[in-house]
Amino acid sequence: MIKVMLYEDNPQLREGLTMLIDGSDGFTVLASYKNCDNVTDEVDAWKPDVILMDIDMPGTNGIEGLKKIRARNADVKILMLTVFDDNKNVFEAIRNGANGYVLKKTPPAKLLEYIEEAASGGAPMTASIATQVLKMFSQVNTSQNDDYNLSDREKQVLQLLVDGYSYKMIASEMFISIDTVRSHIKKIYEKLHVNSKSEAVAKAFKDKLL
Amino acid sequence: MIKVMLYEDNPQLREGLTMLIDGSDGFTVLASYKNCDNVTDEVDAWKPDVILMDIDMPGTNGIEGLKKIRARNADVKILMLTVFDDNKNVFEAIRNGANGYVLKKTPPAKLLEYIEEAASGGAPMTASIATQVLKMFSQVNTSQNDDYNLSDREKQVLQLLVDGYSYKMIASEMFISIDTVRSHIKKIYEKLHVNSKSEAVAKAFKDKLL
DNA sequence: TGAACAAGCACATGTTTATGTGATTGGTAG
DNA sequence: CTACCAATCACATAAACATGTGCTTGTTCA
Repeated sequence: MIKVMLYEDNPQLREGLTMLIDGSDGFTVLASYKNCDNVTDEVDAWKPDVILMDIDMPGTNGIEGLKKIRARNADVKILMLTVFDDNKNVFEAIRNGANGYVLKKTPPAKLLEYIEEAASGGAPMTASIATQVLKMFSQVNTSQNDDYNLSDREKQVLQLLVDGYSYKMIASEMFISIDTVRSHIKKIYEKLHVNSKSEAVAKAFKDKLL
Repeated sequence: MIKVMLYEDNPQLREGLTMLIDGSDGFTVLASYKNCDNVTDEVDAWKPDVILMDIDMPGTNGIEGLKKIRARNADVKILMLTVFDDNKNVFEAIRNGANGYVLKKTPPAKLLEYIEEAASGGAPMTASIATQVLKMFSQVNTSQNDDYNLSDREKQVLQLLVDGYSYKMIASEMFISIDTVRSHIKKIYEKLHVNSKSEAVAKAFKDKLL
């Protein structure tokens, strides 16, 4: 028997979901609330397996609720429930340890399936959400890697710049004169199309050159 | 009718899958191959909707095949198929634009469902894979966020530093005197425990302060 | 009400960067 | 063989930065 809790501000939907879930074999709804104002105590008291959490709620919203719960409880499965597949919220929810993310328009049978999946350690997601997550993921981890044709020596200098070394320090670190350091850095600026140390450092991070 | 192509080295499994998919209403298998050596030409010739792609194949493997296909074709849906939910491969596949990732032990009915989901733009994933993806995602995007108690104004200055502005430019951008810019920057250096512009910029990136 | 602090401004001094011009050496590709 | 380029060094100058000291104003919090 999967023990479910419900956070949803719309009374009709809350009732509907409760009836659907509670009326299905293998599921029971322990309690339902219209916002997350006392979420910590409530979850502590009921010890559910899965929590269905609406995002948009007056008072403490779903993301805040999620954070509060995760601050004390890493085990309970939390399924975010929302009308929009809004990029920012999906991102925030995942970042804060949501186990799944489904749209409210999900058909009842599918929803029950999702709850089961969450309970058994899966990560149920509506197709559109899953697509978004994959997209975000590949964006985050894809850098065009222009390389800019930096020579080995130049990369070395850039690395030291990034580590906060002054020209003088770089010179002694690399056993060359400060004027040589200058030449290298000038070349680096040309190749990166920048004209200051901090821009070069910023570019090194942005383009993951090092 | 969803047009499917198959890349799978194991003859039994290849035949089994072909029979399953081709024998189901709404699906047709255009062709199947035992590796990706000529994947570009083959996909060009058949123009499938969905490609089932085994990862582990002799010759050109599934990840390589995926890359080759994506180099010329962004539309066709590619569903990775594997025995392991191996972290590295999942990561690589997603990075390179796979649409889904399912385990071979997936039951036939579920597999057909996944193919349909992929065809209609979804991102089908076996539960264990989805869980992994979420985990990776939250790892990648979780930084301790020390914050360092920067004031709003200080954050603003730091942002402009990162963007490569000089003190003078920051002053005119923020409508304050250059001396005030200096004060702010001094304070920022204290809070971040650094003592140069480039170190501050580097720290801003490392700690994702902005 | 009084301490703490963010935000603003001023002036001074020394260091570091940015930029220009120019030169030597050694390796490599045409 | 020669043209090209990375790596090295030198000298010079102006702009930008780092640091110190000191002052005013307004807000917030105990």
